[in-house]
Amino acid sequence: MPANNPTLIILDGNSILYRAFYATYIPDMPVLQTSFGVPTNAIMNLANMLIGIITTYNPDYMAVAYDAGKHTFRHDLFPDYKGGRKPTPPELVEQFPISRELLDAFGIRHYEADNIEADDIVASLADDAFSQGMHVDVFTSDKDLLQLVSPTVTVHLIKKGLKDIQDNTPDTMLEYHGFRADQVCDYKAINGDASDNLPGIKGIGPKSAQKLLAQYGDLEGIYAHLDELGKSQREKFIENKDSVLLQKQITTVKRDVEFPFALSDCIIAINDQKLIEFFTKYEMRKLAEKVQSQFADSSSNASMVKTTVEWTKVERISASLLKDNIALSLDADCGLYAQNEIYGFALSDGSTTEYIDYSDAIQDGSFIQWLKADNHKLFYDAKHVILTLATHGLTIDGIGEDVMILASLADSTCTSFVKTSERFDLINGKTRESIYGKFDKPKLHDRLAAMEYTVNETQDILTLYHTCYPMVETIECLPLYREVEMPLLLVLCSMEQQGIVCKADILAKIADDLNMQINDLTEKIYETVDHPFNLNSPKQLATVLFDELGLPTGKKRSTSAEVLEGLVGVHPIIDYLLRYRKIGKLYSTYATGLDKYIGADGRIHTTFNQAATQTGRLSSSDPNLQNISVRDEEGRLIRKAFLPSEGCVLLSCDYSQIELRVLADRANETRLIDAFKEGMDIHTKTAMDVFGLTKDQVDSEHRRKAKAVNFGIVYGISDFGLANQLNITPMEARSFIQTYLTTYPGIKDYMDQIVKFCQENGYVTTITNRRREIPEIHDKSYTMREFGKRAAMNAPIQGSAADLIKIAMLEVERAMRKANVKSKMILQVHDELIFDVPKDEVELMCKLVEETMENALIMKVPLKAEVKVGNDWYEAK
DNA sequence: GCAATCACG
DNA sequence: ACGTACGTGATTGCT
Repeated sequence: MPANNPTLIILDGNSILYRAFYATYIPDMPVLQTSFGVPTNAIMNLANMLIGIITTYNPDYMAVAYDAGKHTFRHDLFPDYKGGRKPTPPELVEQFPISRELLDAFGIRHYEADNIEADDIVASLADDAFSQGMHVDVFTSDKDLLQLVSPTVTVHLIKKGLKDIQDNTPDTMLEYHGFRADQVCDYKAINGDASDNLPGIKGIGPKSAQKLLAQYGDLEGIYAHLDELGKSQREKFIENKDSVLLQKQITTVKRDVEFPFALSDCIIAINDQKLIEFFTKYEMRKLAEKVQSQFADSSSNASMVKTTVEWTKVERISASLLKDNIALSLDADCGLYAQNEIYGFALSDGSTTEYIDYSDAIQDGSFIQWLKADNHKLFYDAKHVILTLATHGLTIDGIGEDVMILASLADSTCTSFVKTSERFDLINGKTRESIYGKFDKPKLHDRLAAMEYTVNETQDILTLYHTCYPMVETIECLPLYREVEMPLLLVLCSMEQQGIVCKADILAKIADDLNMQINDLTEKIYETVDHPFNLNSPKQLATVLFDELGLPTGKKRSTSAEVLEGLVGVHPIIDYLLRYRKIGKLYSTYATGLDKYIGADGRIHTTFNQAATQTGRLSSSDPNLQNISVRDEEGRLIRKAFLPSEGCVLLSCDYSQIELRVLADRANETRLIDAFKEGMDIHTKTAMDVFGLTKDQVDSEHRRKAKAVNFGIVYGISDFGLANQLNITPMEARSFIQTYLTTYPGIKDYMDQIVKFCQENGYVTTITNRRREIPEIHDKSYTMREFGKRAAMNAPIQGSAADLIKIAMLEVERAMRKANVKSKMILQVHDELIFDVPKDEVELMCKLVEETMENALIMKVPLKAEVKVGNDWYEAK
């Protein structure tokens, strides 16, 4: 794009508003509307899109074209033009005039004229702009407008969801569409267009059309060389000549529309005031605030909408705030354990909000006492507060509520602060990290921004408390919250605090060894292809493999291990690459990656996130200690760096087949329950039942297949997925699944019933009544709905297993306290707990942990837990 | 910031 | 006609 030329952006108003509407439209569900019932979902999406376009492209001029009137010259030429279209939903019709109002508020010119289509307006504007030396960016979802693509006109095609935008320039047309911009009309004439009710030529498909156009240029070229075509094609072209030429004429845009304004009148002049008024009128508070931050201009002063929190900076916290139900926020870094500075505290009861510097706070005796007291305080992420204070020698009690957890129970899609903020319209919209930085990417500390963030957070805590607590109560999750999640929070605190010993020198040794292998492999690969390239770039690798070496590629040019494994033996480079990937991963993520997290105490203190998953599982980060290599021997060596404390051993205890046991219980499937009761190997049992074999006839291959089927069932099976996993045809996979479901009718009933429940209610639940929202189940797209079904089948299983181990953690912790042991629980890996155990407690702990885990919950199947002990994590697994 | 890849359950 | 196994987090390259 020539940098100095002015830019004009043209929007195809009708087509974009349709997309904006359907982006958040679910059949049979009400769309977003104001409290007076005015539908606004399309307006909201359009506004966000406009803001995105303006900030991204920073155009000089902008205009929007609308269709007006029903009858155009195209109907004269072709009476059935656009026939058969579904009527526009009334909720969308209502939003058309509002969209013009929005444009007026933005100060963006829009135009429509009787009996002229938006396409023709766009084309004529683009031509005018060209003659004035402007660059043009067209936004539309109508492929017809691709005919405008030229060196100075880029056409941005908006796909579904508004986020997926394809930028079309002369260079990309062939790649994306298989024809040039000047061939758009010819192509459409041959191929037809269902939405415009244009038939095309029956029997000539996209591929033939592309081929013919590539060879002969355009329709006229094809008709000049009819004798070179095959008999049947030739006949079709002769028979349809009039119709095809007519369709080309219809598709070709007119470029001679005249406008009652000059292009210079389309200059962008955003009026903040008007925009804020508009967003306020239609109850879009978030957008009103966004205007302030993004387009803030000094002249207009619109403080009317911005939700500013009234607060005071104090040297002593007022006595009136040192009571129950106070939101407490920490102004502190959010980096690694024991490395966070505390700058201050904010407290609020909803009407009074105070901020106190850390240095003043520790002098404020009554405040410190209030911190320690067993009162009822409100937090967002209490664990972070507790641990940060603890590393500064401050104790805190009265952990009344954690609204982060409340929000995640109220709506399982709240798996991050940003998502929670969007869901509940909070004041803070950014993460703590965006203010304080991460430990390896520190930010200059912005004292004011941090104070404001902290103060805002107290308000957000109160908001979440008042909205989410009643929600959690309504959906009957209070017992889960009170009896599981809140006590677990304290257990996780102790686990993080304890940490696990990790030896830097062992990691360094492994890193050295891996590094040598990486250098070796890199050299060999460069030799093989005769030139160096960036091995870590999948894009460059794809060029080498599929273009230079000419290796066969599937549909996508993926270089994933899955694809590479299919090419083993085809070329020697494949083995090197697979090995390079494996070693590279171990080197960067584990051998060198973990070293950064070893603290001054020689330990790694991970963070367990209690509200990061949709199913109720924990997650682990900074670093993630739930995905340390174990599946192959080489990777497993990393675990030799993880050691017990002095005089201790590591004890690991994992549930056997926990998800399949949960499935058997939930589905009440007798044959599976019996198999577990008899202590059978469940995959062997499945192989016997599905393949009709006796125990002795089952070989390792049968068992492998049965195991894959069992996994598939837990994941919400599809024939395609299983086929992919087992390298068999979907037909064979389908027959496996059918046999399985016939063999275990309880499973089939359960799966049918859970999907039906989800379709009727939009969510599913676990054994503790934990809820997972699955909005995808009502999505317009088939793929999304199918995903929703699989999630509906999986979530109760994965989620109940997660509930179970959480309960087990509480029980084990209680039992340990009762036995008065020095042992510590230090890690959880979904179905496994890991302990640091003094040598003289090993015997006791083996029994205690195993028994407590097996008895954590009474189910229709027995639970089995297996203990292992070792002098490092490698041995204890 | 997002996609691709790969580590775990 | 289409495209699919579930749930996470870290690293790297690229725009």
